[in-house]
Amino acid sequence: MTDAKPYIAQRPKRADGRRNYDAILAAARKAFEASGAEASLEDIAGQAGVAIGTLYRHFPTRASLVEAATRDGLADLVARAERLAEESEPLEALAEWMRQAVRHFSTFRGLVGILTQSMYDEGTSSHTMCSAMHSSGADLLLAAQTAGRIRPDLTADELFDLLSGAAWVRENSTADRDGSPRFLELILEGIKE
Amino acid sequence: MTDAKPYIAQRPKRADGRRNYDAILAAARKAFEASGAEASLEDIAGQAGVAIGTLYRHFPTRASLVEAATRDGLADLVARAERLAEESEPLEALAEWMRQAVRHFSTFRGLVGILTQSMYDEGTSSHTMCSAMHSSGADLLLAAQTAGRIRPDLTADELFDLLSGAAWVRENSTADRDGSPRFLELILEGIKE
DNA sequence: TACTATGCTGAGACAGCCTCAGGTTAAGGG
DNA sequence: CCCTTAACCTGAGGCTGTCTCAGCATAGTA
Repeated sequence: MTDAKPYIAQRPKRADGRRNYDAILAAARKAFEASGAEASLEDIAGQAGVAIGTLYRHFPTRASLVEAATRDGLADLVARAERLAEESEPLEALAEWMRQAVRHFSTFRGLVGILTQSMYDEGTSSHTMCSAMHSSGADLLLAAQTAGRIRPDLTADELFDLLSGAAWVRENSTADRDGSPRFLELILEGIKE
Repeated sequence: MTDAKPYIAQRPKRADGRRNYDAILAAARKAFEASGAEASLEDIAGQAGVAIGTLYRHFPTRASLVEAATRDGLADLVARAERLAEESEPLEALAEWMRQAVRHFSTFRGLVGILTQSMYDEGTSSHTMCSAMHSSGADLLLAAQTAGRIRPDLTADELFDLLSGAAWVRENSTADRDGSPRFLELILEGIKE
């Protein structure tokens, strides 16, 4: 019984493999930033100086590429949650983390959708990472609730609904609302106790 | 100077034209419901018993088809706003209208995105209808604010950000949250005075 | 040097978008 | 009833993009 890990994009073993893997990832980041998660995979391969088949070898699905390209950001988010939990007062920790999360979720157009998918879909490449982030958020939420600063009936799933909604709006706002998104502040009002 | 109306899908004049126009619209509604706004246009044409060129004759862009297929719903929303304004207390009128709006915006996957687009983009087929709806919402909002029930610093644009965020979450929720979406109720808490 | 697992290539099958040259027909006037 | 014509319809074909796979190349190892 081979442990059937679905399509985890893992760093390849041979030197040329690693080189290409990294080049593809770099090209992908640039392309996603410019054109959103729907950027042409053939373009990305070309930009990385690699044939299309090579791209598919390392990243069998578009989602696996997107996830690999944003994995670091997710990891950051988890680390930041721990730091905030230690350094800040519970409500402010949660609020600040939510701001960071929304910013990351809306790094480029289409990210939230894929993230939301792999949040609920086990067996996607970044489901593990997503779960970790889910826990981080849940911890911060619980702390703030225990401190009596957030309404106790709010669940972690609902929190992530709010975050992804906010991220989607940020992604799709034509206006140049780079600053602190009003959306999130309104939501915070709604969930405070 | 021809009044350059961009691509308004208007009911055609000849009998066969009207027949096909209606058949395409019906097929499109069914397809969108089943597969979201990304449904194959060739399939829709086939389902309507019409060649692909005919579909493009009546609906030069995908957005124009989506918009035509959902125009009635939008009109309903405008009508409902007037009714609610007369029959209900300002806050309840706004809240109920928001629930209806979110429901309509998430009729099928991908609708909010297109609607948001044509809200800000003049010259899209349904921009006029969208503006009307925007006004409806703004009126209800103003009434609720005047009655001192909604925070006075909330703008209509922000209201629509909230609505589209809620709709997106509803679209993309794997869970079967058909009932009153919690999201919206939380938002309402946040914007009440 | 020889072996082999790992990796690379790019042609090609397929699907969906969109256009346009050429053929068809509804509708109105004589 | 026929003519005329604007409105309409058709579907082949060019294009872009996805994804696969048979055959070739090579890094790493003994």
